[in-house]
Amino acid sequence: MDFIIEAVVKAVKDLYQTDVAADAVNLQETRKEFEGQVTIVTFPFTKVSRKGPEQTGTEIGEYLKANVQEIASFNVIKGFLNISIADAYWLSQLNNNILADDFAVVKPNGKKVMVEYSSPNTNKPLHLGHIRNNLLGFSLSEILSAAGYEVVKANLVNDRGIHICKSMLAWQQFGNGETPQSSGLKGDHLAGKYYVWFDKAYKQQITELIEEGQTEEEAKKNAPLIKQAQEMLQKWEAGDEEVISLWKTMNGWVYDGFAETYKALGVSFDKYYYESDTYLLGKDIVEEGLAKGVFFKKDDGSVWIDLTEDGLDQKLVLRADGTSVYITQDLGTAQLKYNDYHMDESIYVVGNEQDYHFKVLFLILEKLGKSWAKGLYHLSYGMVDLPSGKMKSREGTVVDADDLMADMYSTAKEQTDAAGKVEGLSDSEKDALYHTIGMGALKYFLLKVDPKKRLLFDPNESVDFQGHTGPFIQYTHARIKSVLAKAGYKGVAFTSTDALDPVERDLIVSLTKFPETIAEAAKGHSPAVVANYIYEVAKNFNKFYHEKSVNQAETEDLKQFRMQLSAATANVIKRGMKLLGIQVPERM
RNA sequence: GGUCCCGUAGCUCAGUUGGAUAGAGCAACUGCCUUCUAAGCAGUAGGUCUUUGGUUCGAAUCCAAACGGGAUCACCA
Repeated sequence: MDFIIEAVVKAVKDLYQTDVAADAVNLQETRKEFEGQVTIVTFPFTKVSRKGPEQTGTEIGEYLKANVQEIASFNVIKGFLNISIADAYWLSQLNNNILADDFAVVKPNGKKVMVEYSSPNTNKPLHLGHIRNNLLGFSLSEILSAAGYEVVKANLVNDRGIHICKSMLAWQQFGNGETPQSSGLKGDHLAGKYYVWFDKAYKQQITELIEEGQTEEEAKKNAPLIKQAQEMLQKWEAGDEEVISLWKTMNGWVYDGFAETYKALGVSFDKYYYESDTYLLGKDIVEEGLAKGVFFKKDDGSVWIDLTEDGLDQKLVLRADGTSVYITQDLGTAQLKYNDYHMDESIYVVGNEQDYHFKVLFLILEKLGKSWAKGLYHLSYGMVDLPSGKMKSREGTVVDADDLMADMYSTAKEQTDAAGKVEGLSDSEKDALYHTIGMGALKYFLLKVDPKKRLLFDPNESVDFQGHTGPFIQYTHARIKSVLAKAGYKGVAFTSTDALDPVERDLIVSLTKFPETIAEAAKGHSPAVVANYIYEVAKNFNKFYHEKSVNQAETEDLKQFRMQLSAATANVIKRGMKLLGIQVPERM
């Protein structure tokens, strides 16, 4: 639409002898109730025209109509100049742009970006919150890739620490040698079972100690189980063979479990980092910071940074005993990642409960003078809440990822079978279809809302399959494929028609917005932008479909045109959904 | 208490750098399947955009305050 902006600038210059900046021209979509596709707000020009908004609009409109070929007509309502662009323009958009092989294909921009997401703890299975994280990270990676970036998907696995030892200890004491094979339990669920077990037994010990007269604080420190877990952690750090062996075994189970969940989710990674490898990193950065005077040492030997001038607090970066804290590792890992890939941008997909941590982390790296610090970005997403409040693993109020996906599958199966549309499909085809639809519903449900906002999930209300949903869009795609099959669509050919019907024009207009939507989603780090756009496309198609027949088109030319338009729509839907990590079926 | 985020229809959400009578979906109510897939289409009803003040031609959008909700302020990760 740049040509309209340029024309308006020229119009103002010729009519009122005044130069206006291109970005002062306010273009927006014309509202449905008025005629036209593009609207210019004329209030800003009344100052230079010294006339009322209506007269100014009329003058600019007449100028545009006389001087710009693509502008067919206009109307002015109050301060709004509504412009109708000639059908020929939209048709050429379809033929030369939308149907082209390279439509919305962006050339590599030469920039590399790392997206770190998922980053699970290996002591318990994934839950709904992790699903949101995984889907966001994967989708954002797809979007950035489509926007021209070279993307590295990274997973920083939290595979060590006291919480891992808790599961290990509980298994050692109560497990009786249980394995995924012996129990039929998925590995991550097995580990999670013992994690919960530990917590229960630990709480029991605390209660007993309190009854014996200890304060709660004392009891928490003195409970035998927590002491044993701490001992185990020390042994782990010392490389104790028995502990390391158990650790490897249990983590192995968990990884097998995660692999299954990741596969079902359809996410993948290019690079795994393990905290067992990185937890000691960062100490050299602490040295660097001390040398540069960015950090300072307290009398007890602990190292700190003072961020009070930046409105934050003093922050510990190294304990007095020389051991790392969370942020020490993250400083080191950030450097490691940069050394490995030299990326221009690095995105952390992490919940908004860690906003403060990342603010501090990025600020420290900036103060250390890291040239790459300005490319760091925290994609801070909102928590997934249940009607009862926040999910808590230890209290069992979580929606388990595997359970939820299984539920989605069976709901999809019910709905699909009830609709009676799977006749003739083999069992494996049906299975794939149920999975596609179930996951489509779940993924779309989670991705359509702005990542920054918290999200409410009610386990008692099933995820919708109607309306503004994944299955609605998938259905639209399948419908198009069905129409094209019946119409005998053969592929791309140049199409023409005399005049566009509004429903056809609206559909073309929405398709032209695909490239800018990808750019906007990439810039805003928001899959929701894509999700809402694809919904608009699907809605426009269904409206078109309802009003105009492809097969029964009045002329052969018109039929060709409508087939092309339908095929182009299916293509945009398919590619747009792919950016969300959602597959679309050929029939459903 | 300090800092940060959020508040749009009964519910779940859109709403670009300020622009027209604030839009969808679900739920409710009406129509439309002998015509390309009704997981669809069309329609009715539902709003003091939390409140108050400010900025201006014009505010859901920007600023300030209040109220309400959430997060965080660990030598946990």
